[in-house]
Amino acid sequence: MPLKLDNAYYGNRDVLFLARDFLGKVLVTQVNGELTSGIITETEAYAGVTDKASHAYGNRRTGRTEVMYQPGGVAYVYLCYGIHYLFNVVTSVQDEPHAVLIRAVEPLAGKEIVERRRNMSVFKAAVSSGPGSVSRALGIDLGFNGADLCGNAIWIEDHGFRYDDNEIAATPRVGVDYAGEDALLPWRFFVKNNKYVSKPNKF
DNA sequence: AAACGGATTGGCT
DNA sequence: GCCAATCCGTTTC
Repeated sequence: MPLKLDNAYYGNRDVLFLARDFLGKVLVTQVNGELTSGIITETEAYAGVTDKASHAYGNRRTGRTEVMYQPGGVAYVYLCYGIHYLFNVVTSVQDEPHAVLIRAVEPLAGKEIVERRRNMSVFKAAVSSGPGSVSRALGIDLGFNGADLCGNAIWIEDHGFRYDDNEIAATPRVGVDYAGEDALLPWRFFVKNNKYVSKPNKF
């Protein structure tokens, strides 16, 4: 039986552990009665106030970043490039603004709904590879910002899928060149040889 | 009230 | 593989 992840799980202060542990977990959304889900295949860790790539770097608090300071177990969704909604899982304890960006999933439930939202076959890797595509495939928009991951609109389940360490690649994060030396940290995790992973997907 | 700029995507070569 | 669109929410004045 799928097990819904709880606040004790999200409260883990080790964001690198969680980013890696999310691989194989199942992200589920229910929008207007339509249930869709995907197996998480790619993530990135953002380590709060000390991470130059994080929106919360230097303890930055604005209207947008405030949700990251909540206790783990809520959604942080923001608009990127004026077009794409990017979904993060807020983790750790209150006032420690760690987050994990979900960058790709493999379609699982509600495939026909995903195909309608994306106007492409679920057999095409691009259907849900890349953070903007994940949100479009699962119907995530700004309205999900701050959503409780233990509620009934969006949550994550453990279906018992496990990946061995040698099946997981750790590489630098994508699109964070502005972060100086922190751009080099190998905090992006993805399932090797899974086609539902954004480019670059070599290791 | 106005400027800013980006955790990307997809179309084109 | 490269590169340009897109453009609105966020931040600051």
